[in-house]
Amino acid sequence: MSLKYAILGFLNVQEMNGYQLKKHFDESISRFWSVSISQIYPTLNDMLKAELITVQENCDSSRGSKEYFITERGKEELKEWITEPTPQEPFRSELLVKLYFSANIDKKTVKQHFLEKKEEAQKRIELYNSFLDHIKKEHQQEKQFSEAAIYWKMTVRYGVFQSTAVVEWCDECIKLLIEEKEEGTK
Amino acid sequence: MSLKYAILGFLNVQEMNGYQLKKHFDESISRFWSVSISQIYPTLNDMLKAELITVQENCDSSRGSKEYFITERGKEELKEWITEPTPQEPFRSELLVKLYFSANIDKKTVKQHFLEKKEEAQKRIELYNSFLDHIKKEHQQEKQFSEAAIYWKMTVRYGVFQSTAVVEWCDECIKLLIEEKEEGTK
DNA sequence: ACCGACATGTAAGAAGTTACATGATTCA
DNA sequence: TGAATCATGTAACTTCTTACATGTCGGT
Repeated sequence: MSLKYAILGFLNVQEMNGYQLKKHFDESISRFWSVSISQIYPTLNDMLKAELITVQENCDSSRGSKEYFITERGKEELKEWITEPTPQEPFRSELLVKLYFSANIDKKTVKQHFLEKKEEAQKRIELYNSFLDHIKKEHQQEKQFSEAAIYWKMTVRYGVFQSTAVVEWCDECIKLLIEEKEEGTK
Repeated sequence: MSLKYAILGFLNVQEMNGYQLKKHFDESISRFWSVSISQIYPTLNDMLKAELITVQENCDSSRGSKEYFITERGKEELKEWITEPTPQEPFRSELLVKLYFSANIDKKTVKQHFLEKKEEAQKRIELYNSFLDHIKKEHQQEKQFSEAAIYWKMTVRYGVFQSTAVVEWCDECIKLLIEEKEEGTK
């Protein structure tokens, strides 16, 4: 359950309420770990019981919001989690399942799917690259972020490598489809 | 719910029982779509209700096994599913979450994680390549498989591209870590 | 006065895993 | 005779999503 640890990761930097946590997720790690807001509140209460965090009613705000703080125990668990190696994660792809069973499908349709996936991947690469520019500009002077920024950059670079691989794979598959078609007409 | 369609995909080639379906999953698409055996039986019963498949008690076997057959309706739904474009699939990575929060972690530990991930990916590439050899040898003469084999190959090639990207990404990250360390000692 | 953002939750359902339960057949 | 494989299921639990429910605050 990464959600618990991701929350600890955010609270380790700055105390905040559930709603703010959701916004932090959306603005940073949602590319590889998304949450729905309704998932956050029960998890925070579980974490309170486990004494990984503490809570203070926010007196400033009359909206009844709460501030969650990480405890020493929370900090320990977070560090332990990050330090231990990540086991091989299960990979699922509906696209590959479809492809595996595509023998009787019109090749034009299959080719179209590859073209769409390729375009999606190219757009993602552009997005990631503009995001990398943003990180560079935003944080090259600010020392408070410089330690973290290198890791943020790595997560974005993962996306670039990954999407570049998808583009190359699509190109190869399209080529294979055309060759196959020509074999058939010989 | 891809499971339903994957089952249709297998039954479209050959009727079989639930246990055999599980084996087919394990021997082919489990790299990108795994199932647990206990998940198969309820799904088959749901599919029976939806009239996507029919069942015959297998009289040959005294073990009370069943044979499931795809119906015309099942064939239609399968084809429709494969033909429609796959929406962008949610991507989750615990590894990237850890990395995002690694600012206070010993750099040697982080580097070690990259080395391990790189090695895993390299082993996967070898495995995929030997699997590609196997497909080539096994099916280059057999006409019954030649139509499908190109798509099987594509799914394996996806793994090669993906894992190659991971290797390159790990190399870059290790390099970044070393540069960062040198910055610190200047 | 109303809308969008802020803020916290519950409930139901989907999809998947692990554990439990049962029993037949095959082979060493 | 005992273990591995074949064969089918149920139950509990985890994780996550969507829908529902409630109410505040700030700006137009």
